[in-house]
Parts: sequence; C-alpha cells; structure tokens
Amino acid sequence: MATLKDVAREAGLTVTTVSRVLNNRGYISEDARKKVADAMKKLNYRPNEVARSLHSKKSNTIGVIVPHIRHPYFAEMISNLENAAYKKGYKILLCNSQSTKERAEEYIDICNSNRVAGLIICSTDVPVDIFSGMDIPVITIERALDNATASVVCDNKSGGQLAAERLIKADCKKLLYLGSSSSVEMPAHQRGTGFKEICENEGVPCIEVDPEEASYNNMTYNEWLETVMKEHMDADGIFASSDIIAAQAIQVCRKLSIHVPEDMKIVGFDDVVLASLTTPQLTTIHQPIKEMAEIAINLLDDAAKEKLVAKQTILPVFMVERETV
Amino acid sequence: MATLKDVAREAGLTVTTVSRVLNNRGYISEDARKKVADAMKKLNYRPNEVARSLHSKKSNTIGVIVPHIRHPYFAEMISNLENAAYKKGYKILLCNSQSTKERAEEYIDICNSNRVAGLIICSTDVPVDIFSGMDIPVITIERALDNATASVVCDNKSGGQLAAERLIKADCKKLLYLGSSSSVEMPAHQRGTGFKEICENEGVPCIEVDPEEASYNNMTYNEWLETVMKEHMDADGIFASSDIIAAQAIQVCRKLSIHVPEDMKIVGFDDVVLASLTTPQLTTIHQPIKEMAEIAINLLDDAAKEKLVAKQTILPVFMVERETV
DNA sequence: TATTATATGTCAATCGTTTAACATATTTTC
DNA sequence: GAAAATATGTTAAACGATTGACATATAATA
Repeated sequence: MATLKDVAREAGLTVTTVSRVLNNRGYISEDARKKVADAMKKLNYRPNEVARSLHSKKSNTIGVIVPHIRHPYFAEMISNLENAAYKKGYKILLCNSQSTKERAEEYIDICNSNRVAGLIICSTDVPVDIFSGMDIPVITIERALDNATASVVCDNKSGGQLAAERLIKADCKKLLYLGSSSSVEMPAHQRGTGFKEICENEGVPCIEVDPEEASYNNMTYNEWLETVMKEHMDADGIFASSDIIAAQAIQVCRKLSIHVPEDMKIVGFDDVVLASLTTPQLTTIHQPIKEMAEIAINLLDDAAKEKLVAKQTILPVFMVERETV
Repeated sequence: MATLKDVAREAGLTVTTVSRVLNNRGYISEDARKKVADAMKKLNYRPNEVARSLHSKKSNTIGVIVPHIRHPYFAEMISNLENAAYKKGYKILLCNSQSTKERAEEYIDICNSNRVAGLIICSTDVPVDIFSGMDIPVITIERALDNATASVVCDNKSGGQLAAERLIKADCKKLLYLGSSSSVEMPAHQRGTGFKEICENEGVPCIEVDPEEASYNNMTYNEWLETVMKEHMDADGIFASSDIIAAQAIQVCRKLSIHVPEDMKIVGFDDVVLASLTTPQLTTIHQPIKEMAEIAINLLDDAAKEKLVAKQTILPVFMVERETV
C-alpha cells in the first residue's frame, strides 16, 4: 500500500505539504491540491488509519457491547447503530458479551487496547464501576450505569402502563407479567413497575414471573412458559417484556389450546419485525430503536468532542395495535 | 494508559526485556517474568494494539461485510462469526453494505485503511475484481467471487432438491419458487436450480418468481407476495429461498384465506429462530450457519498464517420438518 | 580453566502520520 | 519600498511497541 511518502514523491512535494492538504492546515495552493489529488488517485492512496490512531491516541472506532446479536432487538439496535455511526465517520467494533461478565470485561479491555473513541453499552453484564477513570465517552442504552457519560432509554414505565390499560380495557381479569431474567437493576424493570401500578389502581390482579437466565441466553422460553401458563390457567392477559417472549407465548398458547386473543390477550414490547410475522400478529409497545441508536451515536460524538451532553435522554413509546388483544 | 516504558520502569527492567517476556522471545528468568507480571497488574497495563498493528502492519481485526444486519439470517451469521473470531483472538469490524455497491466499496477501503487481517464477505454487492492485488485473505460465505482466497457455501442445490421432493411427496400439483432479488450470480441460485430440476423430472409444473430488490432491502415482501399468489391461485406448494420470505408467505396466505398446510404447503430455507415462531411452524431447509461461520474464520486464520487452505467448502443441508407441509 | 548457556542491557531503527518550529521564497497590499 | 500574506521546504520529534545487533555479566558445564 502506498504511503504518504509515496504520494509526496509522486506529487513532487514534501510529506509536510501533502499532510497539510490532507488535513487542510496552513496555506496550500490550488495547484498543490490538484497535484496531491492526482497522486493519491494514481497510487490509490488511503491514509493508514492505524498510524493516525497511534498518533492521535484515539481511533474513530466505537465499541458496541451487546449481550446477544441473534436476538432481534439487538440485531435491530446494532443495525441502526452501525448506520448512524457510518454517517458520522465511525466504525463499529462489535462486542458480544454473551451475557457474561467475563466476556464483557474482556471486551472492554480490548476496546481500550484499541483506543476506541467511545463505548456504547447495551448490556447488563458490564460491572458498574469499571469506567471510573476511563477518559472516553460511555453511552448506555436501556441500561443504568452510574459512571456513564450519558444514557438513552425509552419510557419503559409508560410502556408498561399502556399495556396494562389496554389489557384491562379489553376486559382482562387476571394478568401475567413476563419479566426479565436480569438480577441487575435496569430500566426495563420499569415496564413491570408501570404495568403493576395500573393493575393495582384498577384492582386487577397481576402476577410477575421472571424467566431463568438460561432462557434469555438461548432465546428459548418455551418450557418455562408452559410451566408458567399451566400454573396460571385462570390468567387471561399477558404482558411480555419482549416480543421474542411474546412470540413464544403465542406458540405455547397454541400448544395448550388457548386461543389468542379470545381466551388470552397478549401485549409484547419492542416492536421488532417478528411482531408482524406471528399468527395472530402481535400487539406490542413500540420502542423507537432507530432514534435511540442515532441519539446514542450523536451523544458519543458530541462527548468525544468535549461538548456538553444530556445525562439522560428518555424517548416516548407507543402501542402498535395488531391482533393479539 | 500505561505504556511499556512505564511497566519497564515499575519492574526495574528495560523495555527490551519487558517486550521479551510479553512476546516470549529469548532468555527470560522466572524472576523477570514475575516482576513484569506484577508491574503490569499494578499499572493495569494493556499493550496498545494500535502500536502493535502499526509495527506488524496488520491488526487482528476481521472485516465482516454483510448486506443487512436486521435480517435474521445475517444476524445469526454475524453472531456465529463473532463467536468463532473471539475464540481465535480476532475482533470484528462490522460492515453493513446495505445492499449497495458504493457502501460495500467504501467499507473495503475502510478495512484496508485499518489494515484488517482479512475479510469475510457475505454480500453480493462487492465488485468481483476489487480484490486483485489485495494481499489479505478474503473468505466468502454463500457468495461466488473469483479472486477470493476461499469460499464457504452450503449445498444449495441439494437443499432445493430436498424441498421439491418433499412437496411432491405431499402431493403438490403446482409449485412456486420464490427466488432472490439478486441479479448477480450467487450460490443461492442453486436452490432454484435443484428445485426446478426435480420438478421437471417428476413432471410437476413449477414457476419461479423473483422479488424486487426493494423487498429484500426493507425485508417486506408482503405486497409482492400478495400479487404473486393472486396470480397463481392454482398453486398448492411454495419453496421460499429464505425463512423470512416463507414467514411472510404464511401471513399472506392467511390474508387470502388460504390454509397452510391444507391448501398450500410451504418450505423455507435457512432454519433461523423465526422458523419456529410462525403459525404453523415452518418446515425448512437447515443451513449449518454455525459451522459455516467457524469454518470461514478458521480458513481466514489459516490463510493469514500462510497455510494452504481449501478453495471451496460445501456443507450439507437437511430438512427440518415442522408444520407447513 | 575454558566454554557455553542463560539473562539482561544499550542503542537505534521501524511502522505511517502528524505537527511544531523555523527557513525561504514569492506575491499582495498599504 | 516596506510590511504582510501566501506557499512550500527542512528537520525532527512524537505516538507505543517490536526487533535486530551487539555488549556484558553471571551461571552451568565440559
């Protein structure tokens, strides 16, 4: 690969001058600009980002830490993060913690070793205190982390309330909240809080059941769901904390000959593509994933440029009515 | 962040000696090893990968180019690639071409600028001749590329045959093959070839219809499917070239009051999680995504180490019988 | 005792780019 | 005609790690 030196030689200029046109510093004539452009094209020159990063002590890479990639919510999130990052000239270093603390920590070390410009954390496995003394921006998405630079969440509580109101309006008499496996405090817990709050206000009994961590890890909730539903045969409404759980709940209902939505109404959370591929199609709370991703990248970019950024951004959610209520 | 120099000072040794223990070269005493380990721990030292990459002229990063991330097949593929890469000490630079040639090329430039150790191409948007003169391994997955170092595919033709045989065995009299939008020659086309071959042999009429590129890009095939099915109301069997198409075909059947599998039998391709979340659950051809990903990473690693690698690896597929046939 | 193996040090170059400091032109403006 | 602006060059250090060449010292072995 051609280096700056080669370009300088080809253009009949010095590296200093070439570097000046590349970085647009100091006085440069149109003539010099043209010569450099020609030489670059001729040699198919591309600046070595590694050398640049070494010198500037930071790369234009963003480390994105997620607990899963296969999970449709995270796939959607990663997709939107990549797109927003690309537009701003950042690259994505994909870090899959696989829901383990060890791997999350290992990946944070790797990100540090590679001098990433910042970190986006979508995972609960990251130890809370790991960022003290870290001098790069750390943005969390749907994750509470004290030392983070900024956090982006959706209005989880309101989402839970919306779900409860809808189910109660549909005349449900006994509700089930299918929560998350995480023991760590996280914003998604507010979905349950909001849900139960409304249930209590309206006097509708509501039971929360949380899956095992193993279910989350391999995305199969079937067995757990079957046990839960058999235990609560009198329930007539479900609020699932994710669409993937809701989709499997539909399958389990079918297995147990419970008709959705006649005998059982279901509301999901996320509104990923899957929600319109189930039968019946899933009524769910729409999480503005695209906007959350864009905001996260913007926050990171701003923070990296030493701008002042909002400590927390809460985005609204809304219900998408399909066929399960 | 602490540097090698700091570690050397802390350990009371020179950078040369410290570098020697880090890279395990030459003579080193146990005493020195311990001193270095202690100093590293005390300073929380992590070697600067950027500097290493600059010196060695290559990073341990792999560029993964996909046309989509949200697409369940690619999400699954990326997930498995990441896992295999992690085990071998590689990082993933995630490149989403968004099905455009421009962005694919741009990302290849970025990968080059960042001196990636190699490239994994899962996308058809990459110009065939771009790799001439590239000195890093390029592994393709389900993509024909003349200049690639190696390619990994599943037995697409056999998958198509399996699907045809199954549908004909189920007494289908007129079949539809829902192909791909890609105009570029790619291994997945063999799915149709195998399928049509059997249909012809068995004397069962079969029509191929290909979606618009737009459908592929936003993953919504509904409208197109509705037109197709209305045009071919006499068809009683469908082979879809991906599960995502098959899942939407199920939805469209429901909309048109066509019962699956009674009036219409459907076979998908890929066997991603989605396949067991549709109603009825999807009978599909299982593509060994995990194995393909692992082999691709191994090939890349071997090729990077100048080992001789297989030019093409074809993995078997099999049918997963669920409920749509 | 001489020789070899073991262990560490010194020094400096290299990877490719950036950048500060300073020198030296030519051109423009007051 | 002097001062200022414009344009480019020279030189060298810096980013952090690696590595080759060579020197030196101690320990083990013949």
